[in-house]
This record gives sequence, structure tokens and C-alpha cells, in this order.
Amino acid sequence: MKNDSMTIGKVATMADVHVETIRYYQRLGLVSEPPRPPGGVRHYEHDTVARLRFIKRAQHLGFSLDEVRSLLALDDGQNCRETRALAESKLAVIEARLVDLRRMQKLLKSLIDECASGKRPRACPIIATLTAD
Amino acid sequence: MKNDSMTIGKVATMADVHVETIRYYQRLGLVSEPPRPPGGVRHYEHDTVARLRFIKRAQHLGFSLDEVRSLLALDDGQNCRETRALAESKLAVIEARLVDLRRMQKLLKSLIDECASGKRPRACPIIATLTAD
DNA sequence: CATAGGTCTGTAGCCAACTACGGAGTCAAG
DNA sequence: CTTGACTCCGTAGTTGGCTACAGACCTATG
Repeated sequence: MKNDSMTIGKVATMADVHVETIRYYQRLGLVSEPPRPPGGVRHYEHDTVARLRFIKRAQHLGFSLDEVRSLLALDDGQNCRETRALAESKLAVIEARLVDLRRMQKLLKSLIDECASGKRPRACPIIATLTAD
Repeated sequence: MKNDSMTIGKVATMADVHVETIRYYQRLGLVSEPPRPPGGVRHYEHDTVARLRFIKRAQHLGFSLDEVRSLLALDDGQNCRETRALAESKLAVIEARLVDLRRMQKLLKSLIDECASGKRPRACPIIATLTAD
């Protein structure tokens, strides 16, 4: 095993977040706080960086920190039955989002094509892409 | 043409948002405010509902109201060159999100399979899915 | 061994996106 | 023609997710 330990500042730089953000996530229980050696500073393992990056990516995909918490629980969880149920419900959410995103993608592509070929109609029906029930 | 006009409360119900949210969006210029007949109440067309639903969906996909504004501009826009550039940049954003979401989807699927077949390893590597640069 | 820069703890402030509320006006069902 | 629900307008409060201090404490470097 390699010795990956580093201070919070280094972790922050590597994960491209602020130190305060890490502490904030610790308060929320999204990231664990390693023990502080008496009269010293905390040291973090490299996987904290991965965890932080994961959180940021997931947020970008539209998940709230609360939802991210439950995604992380899949990683941390021990109970297989629970984990599976959770994974299934998250999968459904993700697949619904994929459908919406693909619709948007398709629409944007055809919009770009129309623009390029100069035969664009009055307005583009982008709204229509996401309004179906 | 059908007569689709309704009050703000009806619109809110149909789009599943609060009346205050609609007014808030009007202040931000995401939704236009029809003229108020002197000593009367405003009436909205059905397409306002579609617009509101679009906003909500897009937010769910991780777009901020500011980004939603520019997506809506694609619908409203007249200038083809601008519209095309905007559509291209939004398309890139969407495709990046699709990549991340597909990774999550794949991972969740295999996690569920492992759980189902009872041979799940210690922990699941969900974090690893989104940590690659 | 001094000192600049990072860490720790706690608390306060900020921005986006709502959400609630007050008081006056409007409207429609009975 | 009253009464209860809804609209209008303005302003204030809330929640989520950070971000910014302040003041005391560590620690690596010359």
C-alpha cells in the first residue's frame, strides 16, 4: 500500500473544491473526518479526493446533496437487500433523466443542422421536447 | 384556434408549480406576463404551461435558471448564427452529461446484478464511475 | 527560532431559487 | 348582492449549498 496521506488543503486542490466545502460536507456526513492526532492536523487518504469528485459530478447531473448521500450509501452500504432496492430506484431516476437529455440532444442536433443548411423554420420547438408527460 | 386562456392559478395547477413561482419567473423574464385588462385579471395561453414544464424538466437535468434562460432563447431566438452557436455549446454540455449518466447507469445495473446473484464483493465501486478525469 | 502560510473551530454572510404573507382588488356561484 | 376563493403587488422569510472571516494553533523552511 502506498502512503497517500495529505492535508485538507492538498485534498481540496486535487478535488478542485474549497477547503470550506470539504468541512461543510463533513458536517453533513458526506465525507468522513479522520481523527485529529493530539496537537496536530488531520491527514486524509487519496480516496477522499475521489469521493469529492464524485459528489461534484453527481451534483452536475442534477442530484441534490441529499440524493448524493444515498448514492454514496451504495458504496458504503453493507446490506445487500437495501442496497439493491436503493440502486434500483436510483437507476430509474437516472434512466428518466437520460430520456430527457437524449430528447434535448436530438432536438439541438436537428436545430443545428437546419441552421447550417439555411432552411430553418420560424422558431424551434425546443420546449416541445420536454413537455410530454 | 382554440380558446385556451386561463388564470394564473389554473396554469400553476396544470404545470404543477406554485403561483408565486410563476411570478418569480416573470420577474426573471423566463415567462412573459400578459397585459392586465384594466380592473381585471391576467389571462394565460396554454403554451405557458408547456414553458413552465420545460423549465422544471431542464432544472432537473442540472441546468440553472440562467442556463434555462438560454435554452429558451433557442425557442424564442430569431438570429440564426447566434442560435446555432448557442445550440452547439448547449449540445456539448448535454453530451458530457449523457456520458456521466450512462456511466452511472451501467454501474448501477451491474451492482443490481451482483446483488441479485448473491456474489457481491465487499463494497461497490460506484465512486469510481465518476472520478475519471 | 522566527515567521509565513496552512489548519482548526466556530460563527456569520451570501446567492439562487423559491415560499409566505399582508392588504387591497376581482369574480363567480348561490 | 354577498361571500369565499382567487388575483395582484410588494416585500420579507426560508432552504440548500456554499463562502468568508476571526482568532488560536500547528509546522515546514531558511
